[in-house]
Amino acid sequence: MLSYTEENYLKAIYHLSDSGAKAVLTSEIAETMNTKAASVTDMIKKLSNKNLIAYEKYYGVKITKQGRTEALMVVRKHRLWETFLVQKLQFSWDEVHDVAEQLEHIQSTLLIEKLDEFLEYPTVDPHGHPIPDKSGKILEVRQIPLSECSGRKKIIVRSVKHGSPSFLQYLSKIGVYIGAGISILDKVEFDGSLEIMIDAKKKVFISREAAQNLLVTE
Amino acid sequence: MLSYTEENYLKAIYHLSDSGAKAVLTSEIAETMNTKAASVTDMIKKLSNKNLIAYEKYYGVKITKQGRTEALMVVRKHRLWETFLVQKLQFSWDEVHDVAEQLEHIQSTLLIEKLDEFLEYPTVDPHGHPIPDKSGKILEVRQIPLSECSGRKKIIVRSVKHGSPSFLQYLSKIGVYIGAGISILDKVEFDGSLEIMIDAKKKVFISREAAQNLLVTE
DNA sequence: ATAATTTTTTAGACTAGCCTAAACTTATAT
DNA sequence: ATATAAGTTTAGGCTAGTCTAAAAAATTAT
Repeated sequence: MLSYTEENYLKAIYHLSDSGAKAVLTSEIAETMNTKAASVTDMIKKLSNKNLIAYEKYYGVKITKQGRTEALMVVRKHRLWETFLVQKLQFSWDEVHDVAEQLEHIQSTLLIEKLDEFLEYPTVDPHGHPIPDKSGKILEVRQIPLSECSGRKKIIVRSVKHGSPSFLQYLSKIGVYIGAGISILDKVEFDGSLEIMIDAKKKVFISREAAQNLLVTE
Repeated sequence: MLSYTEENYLKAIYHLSDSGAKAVLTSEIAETMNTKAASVTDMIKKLSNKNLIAYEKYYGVKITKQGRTEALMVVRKHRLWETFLVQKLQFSWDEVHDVAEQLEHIQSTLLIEKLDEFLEYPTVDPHGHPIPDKSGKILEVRQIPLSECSGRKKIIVRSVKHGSPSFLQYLSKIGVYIGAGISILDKVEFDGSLEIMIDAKKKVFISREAAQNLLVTE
């Protein structure tokens, strides 16, 4: 069984590696974990000894199949709890992250299965991120940043790339939510900002930065 | 802020001291925490420095007002989570303890207030134990062990003194639950066992030990 | 191609929480 | 009243996870 800290490192490595695809550097891990490189090296050795990551000195780490499965279970718990907090306890989507960071470490298979059932087996969390099922399977939906949409087609907001509280609060303020229908009215070449229509009734301008952080389907 | 371990020690001291009334010995704490006396002494010093307990060498500890308040918040969280697990996630009352032991340490005032509201401000947990409100107030109801009931009056089951899984499972099997109506049909002088009628429809025999562990109102 | 810079690892130290063994204090029994 | 037993504290050591500083490796720049 993994410790609280081991779970956090493994989850960070999983996210940094694009769900396990690529290798991750010590410095990247140190950055996202708010620790020093020396601490990361220590933990890397531990996780490597447990066969959760493959470690080659000075070249970074790659997550193993077993490590990916473990990481996915933590992600599953995190996202189920976020869903619970929003849907049942009326948290807003910008308030849930820190609490879910704690709840994701509760050890009880029964609890997670019952929570999943209680929430009626949700497939995405409040930020539009997919929730792995109990076998670790993820329902992948191809999404692109709003900034890369061209035409005048009907666009649906699917998720946020990075869900910082301030970005989420901003989205709420301008009326953007997961599932919202959007059309692009105008694109400013100069700075990449967009004028969009939300739900066929509200016009707003958003920056390129915001548009890059909003993932949509056309 | 208290650590996970500090919270656990403080809660144990609170329970062992009859809600703060009496002094608690090092050895008692070591026993319930499954640690050694030397470890307890270390922790006692920490909690004492934080003014959560009053410590006199070789004489044991007494919980302070501040310590009692902190302990009550942990108890509150534990019992709210147990209530959630039973009422919302369909856990049975013998399955909730270990999970609640973990959940009680989640740090978020907002979470607990929202959970309390979601559960509609319950006053007792699934084992009949009172849930402190957010200011730490407890609704005390005078209860006596079933073993001390005399007459033929109408008795209501209010709580279990010690809720071990096996005792709880036994109660479920014979049809006893919190709120059940009971009458005493016969008392065996020899061993203190009782023949009781549950909900005016089911006759069972229970041992003195079981009757001592069931708290009721007449 | 070598020097300078950056990144990573190692070495050694710190804290929280735990332990065992020994010393000390209090309680018990004669 | 004193010897023995029981309980508590101190001393010193362990592990997980963190750190800083120094050494080593890899990368970048000239």
